[in-house]
Parts: sequence; C-alpha cells; structure tokens
Amino acid sequence: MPELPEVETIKRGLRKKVKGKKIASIKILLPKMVRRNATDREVAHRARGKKIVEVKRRGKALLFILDSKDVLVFRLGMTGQMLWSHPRLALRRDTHTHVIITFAKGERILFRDMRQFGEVFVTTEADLEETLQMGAEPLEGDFTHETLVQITSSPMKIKHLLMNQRKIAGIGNIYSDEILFEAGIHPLRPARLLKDKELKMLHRAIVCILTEAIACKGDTIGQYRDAFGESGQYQNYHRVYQRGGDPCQRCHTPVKRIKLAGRSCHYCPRCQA
DNA sequence: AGTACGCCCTGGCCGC
DNA sequence: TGCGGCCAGGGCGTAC
Repeated sequence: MPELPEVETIKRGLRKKVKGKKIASIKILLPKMVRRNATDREVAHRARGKKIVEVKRRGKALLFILDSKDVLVFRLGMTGQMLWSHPRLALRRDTHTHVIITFAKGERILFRDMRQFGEVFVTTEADLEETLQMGAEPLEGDFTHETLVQITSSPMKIKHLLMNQRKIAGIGNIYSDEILFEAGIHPLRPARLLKDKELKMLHRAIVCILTEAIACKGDTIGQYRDAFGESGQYQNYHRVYQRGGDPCQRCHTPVKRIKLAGRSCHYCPRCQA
C-alpha cells in the first residue's frame, strides 16, 4: 500500500525518466478511475501534447506538472502502481492496467491498480491545494514541533489523527503503527492530551521513520513496486505492523493487534503508554 | 467536530 | 480440486 515513502520512491524514479518529455498520448482504459469532476475525455484532452515540466509528490499523491499549468494527479489507493515501460522491456498490459501514458519513441508509464481504489484527475496548479485538501507535509522544513503542536490540538485518537490526510499528509496504516511504536505512544491516546515531551518524540519519530523508509525504497507488503518493478525493503524492518503476537523487539511483550474503525492497529502494550 | 460503518474492489487464504 | 466466505484497507459519503 503506497504511503509517502513509496510514492516518493516512485516519484524519484519517474522524474529521471519523464521530466522535460512530452506526453504523446494518454489512454484511459477504465474510465471510472477518473474521479472528481473530470471525465476521462477531459483528462486525455488536457494531457495530450503537453510537456511534463516537473514530477512532484504531495502526501500520497503523485503529481505531473504540465507546461500548460495543469497538473495530472494520480492517487494509488491500496494497490496502485506506476510502472515505467521502456519499449524494449515490452511490459505487457493486462487486466489491471487502467491508464497508459505514452511518450515519444514508445516509452510509457502504465498505471495498474488491482483493487481500483486509486484515481486519476487533472486540475490546475492554482487549484491544486484546494482540490487535494491535504495537511502538513511531514518531510518539509516547515514541519516543525510547533506545527505538530498545532495539529494535535484535537480530541482525535492519535492513530486516527496521524492517518488523517487533512492533518498530516502521506501517513497510512503501516507508518502510523511504526511511528507510534518508535515514539512510545499508545495509538488510542487522545491527541490533545499528549505532553510536550511526547510530541517531541512523536515529531522525531515521524521524520525518522519516513526518512528511513524512503532510504529502504519503501515497503513491499503485497502489491507495491517502484517505477521499475522493484520491491522496497522496509517490510523487513517492521517492529509492530503485522507482527501481532510476536514478542516486542524492546521488551518481549507480545505485540497486540486491535481493530480500529475497520483498520488493524498494532502496538506494544508495555512500551506504548 | 468526532466516530462508526458501509461502500468501492480483487486476490489470497481458510475450511469444508 | 473447488468453491463459498471472509479479509485486507484508502478515502469518501452518510448517520449519529
């Protein structure tokens, strides 16, 4: 499931390949992947013939900035992939390939998404933030301790708050579990009751865990692959996620697994108070 | 403003 | 071997 580190890895890979290149055509094989107010025809029309001036990431969204001041946005949902397909690699399109972006010389990006929870749409650079409605970007310089203090002035459970894209962008179920373990904070704690010292730990954990995961080129649980079909390595470093029942690496207490609004949540009942 | 829950969707896994 | 049923969950809509 692509969260911030996985999307960042894909972004870095694709950026090298497509920055400065012109989109020859974009084919949308499954029109329902186009959500928001745009139709598949509108997306195709606004992308065709445009040059990609930059590839960026905002939270878990992958952004292709076009020379028309439009932005082509992909959200990968649970199982989305953006695969670079050199003509000589002849990556075959299959039932899960929903969008194909073609460049000159037959180079392509394939958007695959088995569970179809992802989406693609076009907006303008000016409307981007308004459209995405995302909160703080945790690896930007302006994400300070004070930012976190402000975000956490809420009665929400800290686990929910970390996964809320309008509060902090890019953190999903895996990294919220790992971050809270690293910070030693129980996932059900109301955010506004966290002490200043705990918020310092949390801030540090957010930056550390995400940075570490990017260095590992992401986390391959299930479908995730980078732009070149490569797996990430962070799954080998999970300390709680999907380790329910395993001994905690710090204190050997069995890691607990609970259900939280339909999502699984893993934590050490002893280390995380 | 929270939370809970259903929905979208498919492959993998379990039990019979 | 095969098949029904359940599970995973990001984000959104709805009800409370």
